[in-house]
Amino acid sequence: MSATTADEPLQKRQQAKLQREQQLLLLAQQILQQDGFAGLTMDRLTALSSVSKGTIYNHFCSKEDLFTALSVDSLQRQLQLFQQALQIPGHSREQALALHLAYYRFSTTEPTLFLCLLTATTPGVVEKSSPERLALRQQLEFQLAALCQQLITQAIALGDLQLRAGQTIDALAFVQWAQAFGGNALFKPTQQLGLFSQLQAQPTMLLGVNLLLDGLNWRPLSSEWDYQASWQRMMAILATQQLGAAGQSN
Amino acid sequence: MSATTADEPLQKRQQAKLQREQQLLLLAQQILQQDGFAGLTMDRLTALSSVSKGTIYNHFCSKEDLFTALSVDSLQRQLQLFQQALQIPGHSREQALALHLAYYRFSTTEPTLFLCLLTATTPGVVEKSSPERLALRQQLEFQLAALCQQLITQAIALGDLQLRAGQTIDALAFVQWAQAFGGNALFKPTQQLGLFSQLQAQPTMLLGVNLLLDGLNWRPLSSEWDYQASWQRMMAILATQQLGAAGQSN
DNA sequence: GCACTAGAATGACGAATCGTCAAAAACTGG
DNA sequence: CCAGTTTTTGACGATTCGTCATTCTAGTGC
Repeated sequence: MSATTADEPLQKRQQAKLQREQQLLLLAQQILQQDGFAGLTMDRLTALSSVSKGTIYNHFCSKEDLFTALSVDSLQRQLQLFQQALQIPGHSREQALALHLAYYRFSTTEPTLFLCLLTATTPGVVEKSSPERLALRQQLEFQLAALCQQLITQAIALGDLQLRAGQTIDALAFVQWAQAFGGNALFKPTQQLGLFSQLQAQPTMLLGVNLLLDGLNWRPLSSEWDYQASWQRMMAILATQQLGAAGQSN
Repeated sequence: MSATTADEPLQKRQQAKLQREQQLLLLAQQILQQDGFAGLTMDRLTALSSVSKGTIYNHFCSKEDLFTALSVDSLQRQLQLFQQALQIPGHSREQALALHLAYYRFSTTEPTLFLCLLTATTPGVVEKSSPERLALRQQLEFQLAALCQQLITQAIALGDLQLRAGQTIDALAFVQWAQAFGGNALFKPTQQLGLFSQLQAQPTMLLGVNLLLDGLNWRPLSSEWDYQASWQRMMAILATQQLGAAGQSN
């Protein structure tokens, strides 16, 4: 087998396969949006797609695996938004805020994907997903975590932040991740259910971040800087930019 | 119909029905623990219970409704633990910490119930649950939120905490709820997946709370008080008390 | 005790959905 | 065009969900 010519068609195959997988995932998202999560069945997905059921099961080992694949897409989108947010100039704490803003934006502009992420965290889904895809998700989560940790490291190097006893970069990244995830995951349902019906999403998210970062003594403190202005400025910048470099032509 | 005798049998019926519902929920938990979430089917639940499928569907309108019922149980347990934690003496910020501790304890001592709560947040489950049970859950969440808000109100009255611009009691309760939920929901999976494998759960949770409450300037600050000692003291107290007043004789 | 009735329980059954696999089709290099 | 390989197909079997006509039970009047 000549190395150059033999695997070229293979790569084409692989590429075509990946592309079709993306189309299937897109279609699944559309079904979820239109008919809700209860409306997504493999038969329906088959009917609306251009391929047969067997082929779909050639991509996803189970319906749950499909959800995990959607969650991978979700994390990729999140990564895009994170990187985009880090392009915005500002001091280190503003950049941390930018990440939270990106997370919030993600959960609002792509509610379906965010809910897929939530669903894919569920044990019933994890148990029936393929190990390969779960590993893929883990890898993306690593990348996201790395971005956060990098940001924190820079802040320390710049002198905007100092680690106190019991604080590690890992722990700080985790705590902020938890805050962002929890806030965004709880907001819609609780507000919808009337639990905290008075709350406005954006100010509340901003408050959470400010409390956390003030607690860390991450300079400049919220008393020394108008982070609401920062939030609005960054939001405006992101809203202008046409969402993401890897945008489908659609 | 004489009022006294006519509804006595009715009440007995109702009570027996509620009791059986609890037994079914307990059995469902056992199945979840033993065989995982994928191992819980209505047929299996029927087989292991003493009643027939029709009767089970007389309690729960769908499998998803069963999960929502489990999440209601979950919140009831959480409420118990919260009330128990509030019995522990301490200043206002220690009591706030006690609530976080109770949440953490809940997620570790009852992992299955906690995962049911997570699962029941999922749109696929919400969509197929009965409105009545969803309303019941909302009611319990109200009670939990009320506890938090009450605690914050007291802290303000005592002068340990002052609201700054943009802060409301609702918002503070929500932010802490988000922190607790996010932290506990993410810890197991992320650690298991090796994302933050170095982190120890309890110190990390404590760190998160301290950052948040320091950011709020809730006195005494973590620099003025040894909250690790508080955490351990309260943990010891709770561990001694035999978990909850409403304990089944089992 | 016995007939009667309202309401609950039963479990066999139909329906919906999942996932598989032998056969067909498409593609490969020669 | 052919033999070999890979991919696709969709009918089919298997599993699980949810229902409903029937049976049973507990209370009531006689």
